[in-house]
Parts: sequence; structure tokens; C-alpha cells
Amino acid sequence: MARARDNGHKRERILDAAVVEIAQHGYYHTTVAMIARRAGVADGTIYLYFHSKEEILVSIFDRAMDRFIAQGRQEVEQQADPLSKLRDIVELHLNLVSEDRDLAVIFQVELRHSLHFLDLFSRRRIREYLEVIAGVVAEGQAAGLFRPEPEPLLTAKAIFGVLDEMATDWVLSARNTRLAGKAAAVADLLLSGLRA
Amino acid sequence: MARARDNGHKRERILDAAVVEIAQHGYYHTTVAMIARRAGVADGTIYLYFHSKEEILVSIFDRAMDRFIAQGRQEVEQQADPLSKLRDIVELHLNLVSEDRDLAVIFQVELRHSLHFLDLFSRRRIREYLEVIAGVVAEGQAAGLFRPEPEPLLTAKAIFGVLDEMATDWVLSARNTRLAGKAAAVADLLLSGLRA
Amino acid sequence: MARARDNGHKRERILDAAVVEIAQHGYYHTTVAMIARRAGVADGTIYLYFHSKEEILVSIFDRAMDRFIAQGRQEVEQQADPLSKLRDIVELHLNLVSEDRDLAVIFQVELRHSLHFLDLFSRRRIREYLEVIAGVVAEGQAAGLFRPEPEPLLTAKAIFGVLDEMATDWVLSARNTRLAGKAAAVADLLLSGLRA
Amino acid sequence: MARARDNGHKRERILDAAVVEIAQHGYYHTTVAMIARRAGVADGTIYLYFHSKEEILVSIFDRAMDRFIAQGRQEVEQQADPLSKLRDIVELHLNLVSEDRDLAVIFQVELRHSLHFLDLFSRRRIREYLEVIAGVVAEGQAAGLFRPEPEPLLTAKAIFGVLDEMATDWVLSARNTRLAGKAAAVADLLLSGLRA
DNA sequence: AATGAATGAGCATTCATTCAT
DNA sequence: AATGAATGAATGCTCATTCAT
Repeated sequence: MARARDNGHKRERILDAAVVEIAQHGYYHTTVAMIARRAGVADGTIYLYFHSKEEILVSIFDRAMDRFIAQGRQEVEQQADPLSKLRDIVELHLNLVSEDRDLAVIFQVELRHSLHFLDLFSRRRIREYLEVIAGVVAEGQAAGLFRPEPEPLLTAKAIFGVLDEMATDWVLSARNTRLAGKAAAVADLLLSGLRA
Repeated sequence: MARARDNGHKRERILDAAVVEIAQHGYYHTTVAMIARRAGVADGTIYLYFHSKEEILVSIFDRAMDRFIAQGRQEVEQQADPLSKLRDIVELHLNLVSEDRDLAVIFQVELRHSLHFLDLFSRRRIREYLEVIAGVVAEGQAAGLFRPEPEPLLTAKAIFGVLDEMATDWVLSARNTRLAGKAAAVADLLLSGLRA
Repeated sequence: MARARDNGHKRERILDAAVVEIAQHGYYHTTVAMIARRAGVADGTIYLYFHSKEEILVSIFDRAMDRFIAQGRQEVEQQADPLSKLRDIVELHLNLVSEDRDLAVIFQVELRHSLHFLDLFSRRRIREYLEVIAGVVAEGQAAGLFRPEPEPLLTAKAIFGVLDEMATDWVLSARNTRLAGKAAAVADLLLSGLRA
Repeated sequence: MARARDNGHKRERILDAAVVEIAQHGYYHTTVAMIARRAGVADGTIYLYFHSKEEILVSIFDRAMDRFIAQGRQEVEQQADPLSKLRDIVELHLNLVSEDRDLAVIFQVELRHSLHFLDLFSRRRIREYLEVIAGVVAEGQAAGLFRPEPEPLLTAKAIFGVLDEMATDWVLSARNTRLAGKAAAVADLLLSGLRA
């Protein structure tokens, strides 16, 4: 069990190291050796935990999305009102992004690398996330709180698009901007377009 | 003059070839030799027109943005009413994206590659585009047609975010979806959130 | 320890292979792949032991100069008489050159390649060698055995020039000439000019 | 005839440009385009006057050796006394070298490039030069002015070696040294070893 | 499990030379 | 004679991955 925990630790350490290196140098300019050095393991050791360099990227994405979606579902369950749910999702999204700039860089920039990658992996998980949002939209429409015309999934994509653009804009802008501080304004903008 | 036209042609042919290859294989998996072969020139010829492989990517972006912004400004000038202007921008954006799928792949996926690239080049040009949109928003607010609270630039980013997400979604989805067909719905969604 | 010996071996094997290839084809026409093939290692392995192709050339020079200067100093210490010392230096120089023709080719021809290289590396080491000779000249002058007028360093350069020209002449001439056999005549020539 | 003179001029201009560029950047780092630009002609024009880049180097050498040997022979003929003849050769050699530093760099450094080149071309011409010197030595021995033992050709090589080393030393040293100023000392050194 | 030396496929770029104009 | 655009062969170096220890 101590051994198992060590391994867990080592896998995590490798992922943590990869996040820092990839955020700083970009996926293609980060070598496996750089990740190994930062993680404090030998190059070959990486391959005991991951099959390839690409799998490291996928794992970073998966680990983060697990946390992301779990937190999103939790928020949604804690609130009764669809309006508050949406407001909370906006806040959560922008908070999570601004909490870990390195991770944000990877999500907003590095994961867009390859059509292949986006296609196979991330899109499937993002669809999960979109469906959480779409559920809230449908719920609000059913309750007569939101305008009934917009299609929930299209609306969810629009909401995600706005949040994603804010995140990218923040990642690419000067460091001192507060992303989280814009959450209220963004939520207002989105809700005013939805309200019945 | 024949020479000048030939050279223009050759540069264009190289860019056209690069668009196809990069859309298909991604920037890092596209070799200069592949671009040269498709353009029907020798490898070395590429370097008579571009200093480096990266400059090809920048040039693809610049050439497209020139056309994009020019058409955007033209549409904006042709319409008097801010509501119609926004509707036209939405339509134009989605139309241009769906007109050339390879170029769209490059814009929605490949150009997001590197923080460095986004930082130095594309962000500056995208800012120009954002300002065209923000101008329309401010105009609509001044005319009392749009709600006065939302900050024009933030709103422009939100609008761009929605359009960009639609474009990415289309690029990553099955081919037979009609992106242009969604323009009306998207425009409604955006305008309903803005109207006073 | 076996590992350490192996590594030493591998580095030496690469240098040995480089001497043969560069002597035969010249530095610029010797590819790293050629050196690797002869050394029996993969191309990439070269770069575990040397940072660049140029560093291989520098290392050949350094390895040889270390041996050369050490042997020169040893000879000088073993003899008491400045006349015998000079005679021994002449003999040693011409012997060492004629012992390894490939190495001689590199010293007499390939290392003269670039002003930059000569400037930075070889000249500094050659200066060490010149000073050993100049020391003997000064010693002979102090003992009244050599004419007092000639400046020791100028004289050392003259002696080195004669030896170097003999070496180059031998390297560029037909193979069957015996360079070492000329040592006595050369020594006589040099000493007759120095003797008081 | 005007045309012929122009061509002569153009060939000379190309050689002059090549001397400057090769002295500054080395043979392998000088491109044909660089030479063409400095000479004020198109790249292709070079090939109307020279078959290859290497032929330019050969031609630089030949042009200089023609002048060199001619002047050497002239000096030798003007003097009656073998001692004065040798003294003049030393002076001429060092003067010519120090008159054109770029050319000197090429002679002392760049021409040592390749065994092939030294072998085929320069050695033959240098042999001519050595024979002029050897002739003077033999003449001095016949007249009883020089010691009879040293073989004239060996002695000529030794003399050439000394002069060549002085030249290389000057080329590689700081610029302000006066090479010509050392001629007297060098001549003394050489003659003291020869005199009967 | 862990290591890290070794591998070798892969690629952007340069530049001597040619040739249509 | 002169041009200079076009060619394409050639090569140093990197780095993901393997495997003997």
C-alpha cells in the first residue's frame, strides 16, 4: 500500500511536472527528458506510467476534466434555481481557470494542438460539460424562466464559447488582470439574453 | 509583368498548398517538402518566398485576416442599422469559415498551437476585428437600441467567443452539418441579449 | 567500473574513427554519420560524448597535444645539456608526426581550416609548446653554448617553423619517405645556426 | 578590345571580391552569392569566368604566386652575392605577406584546407619557389660562402618553414605587429646557420 | 520498479550550379 | 554577355522510445 501510494505520487508528480513544462514551453518544445528532470525521475520511468508523450497530455486533460465536471455537477445540485445555477457555473468556470495559470495555458492553448487530439479525446469530455449546461438551460425553459426559442445545446455551446473566449483572452493578456472579477458581468450578459 | 504575375502566382500556390497540407496533417507534422511537392516547386524555392516554415503559417493568417477584416468593414458600412450590422457580421463570419474548411481548420485548430505565435501575431489582428464589433455595439447603445450596461469590448469578446466556438464545433464535427444555416439562430441569441 | 571503462572506450573509439575519416576526407567532407559508422555506434550516440562536430576536432587536437607536450617536457627534463635537449625535441617532434600519419594529416592540414579555430584553440596550446623550446634556447644562451643575440621566442618560432614545414612536406609527399630519418640533418642545421 | 578589357576587369573584380570575403569568413563559409554581391555581378556571371567555386580559390593562388615568383626571381637576378640574395628573399617574402593581410590570411590559413588542393596545385608552385631558394643555397655553397654539408633542398624547405611560420604567426596575432620589421633578425638567424 | 545509455528515424535549411530569358 | 529565379542534394542535430542492467 505504501508502494501503491508511492506510485500514485510518482504518477502525479510526473503530471504536475508536465503541466509546468508544457505551459512554459509548449507541447512540441517540451521534451520527455525535461518532464522527467522536473519530476525527479529517470527518462525511462515516464514510460512505466504512460505509454507515450501524447498520453501525458491526455492524462493532464482527463485529470482536470474529472475535477471540473465533478465540481460543476456539485454546484448545479446545490442550487435549486436555474438562474443561480448558471451564475454559479460561470463563476466556477472562470475561477477554476484563473486558479492555475499553467493548467489554463494548457487548456486554452496547448490542447488545441491537433485536430486528431481534439477530435478523439477532448471533444467527448467537453460534450459532457456542455450537457450539464444544456440541462440547466432546458430546466430554466421548462420553468418559464428562460425564453423558450433557443435550442438548449446551441445555447450551451454559445455559453461555453463566451467562457472559453474569456479564458483565452485572460491567458494571452497581461498577468495582472483579474479574470474572476469579470464573472458577474459575464453572467449578466448571458442571463439577460436568456431571461424570458 | 509576366514575371511578376508568375511570382505572385508561385507565392500564392505555396500558401494554397500549405493550407491544404497543414489542415490535413497539422503544422508540426507537415514538412516543408510536403508543401513544396503539392505546390509543384522544389524545396529550396519555398525559401525564396518565405524565410522559414513558421513564416508560412503567419502569412496564411495574414492573407486571410486581410480579406476577413476588409469584408467585415465593408458589410458594416453598407448597413445603417446596428442590429442589421451585427446580424451581417454573424452571417459573414460563419459564411467565411464554412466556405473553406481547410482554412477554417487552420484558424480554429492549428493557429492555437503556440502561445508565442498567438501572442505576437494573431492577437493583434484579432483585436482589430474585435474593435469593429465593439464599434457596432457602442453605436447600438448610443442609439438606444442596445442595453447600455454591457461594456462594448467585453461584449465584442463574448460575441467573438460564441462565433469562434460555433466555428470550432463545426470544424470538429461531421462534415455534412451546415454552419451557415445556424447564423440566424446565433444572431437571434446574441441580439436578444443585447436589445434594450 | 565496467560502465566507466566502456564509456571511456566509446569516446576513444569515436575519436579514433574521426581521426581516420577526417584524415581521409577532410573535415568538411566528413559527415557525423561516417564517423558513427566507423566507430560502430549510432549517429545520435556521438552527441552523448560531444556537443557538436566541431568539438570532435577540438578533442582530437587536445588529446594529441596533451600527449605531445607531456612527452616534450619529459625529454627536456631527462637531458642536462641544452644541445641534447634540442636534438631530442627535433627527434621527438618528427617521430611523433611520422608515427601516426592520419593524425599528422589532421595537424598539418585539417586544423589549419579556420582562422577562428586556430585562433581560439590551437594557438594557445602551441604557445605552450613554443615556450618549452624557447626555454631550452634561453638556457643554452645563459650557459654560453648558443649565440646570445637571437631572441629565444623568435628562435623557438623559427625552429617550430622548420619542424612544421618538414612535417607538412612529409604529409604531402609520397608515402615511402622516412621523415624520422631526416631528424639528424635537421637538428644539425638548426644547431649550427645557434652554436656560439 | 574595350569589351575584352571589361572582361579582364570583371574577372579581376571577382577575384578581388573573393579575397576579401574568403579572408573574412573562410572558404567554406563564403558563398558564391557573397562574392557576386561584393563584385557587383549576378551569381550566374561568376560561372562565365570560373568553372566552380574551387577554381576561384585556385585562381587567387595562381595570380598571387605568379607575382610572387616573378618578383623573387627578379630580386635574385639583381643581386650578385648569395648572401644578399638570401637576405632579399627573406625581406621580399615578409614584405609581400604583410602588404595584403587578406591575401596573407588566405595563403596562411585558407589554402591549407584540403589535402587535395595542397597536393594538386599549390605544392607544384611552391616547389618552384623552393627551387629558387635552393639555387641560391647551392650557389653560396659553390662559392664557399655557405657550409657545404646541408642539402640545398632540405635547407630551402627549412628557410621556407621559418618564413611561413613567421607569416602564420603574424596573421594570427594582433594587427599592430610589424612583420616586415622582423626581416633583418630572421635573415641573421638563417644566415648565421649557413655561413661557412 | 527504476535507470539512463543507446538508438536511428526524421527535417528544416543552405547553397553551388544551371538555364531560360 | 549577363541575369537571377529555380533547383534539389546534402547534413548536423534532436528526441521519443527501448532495453540491458
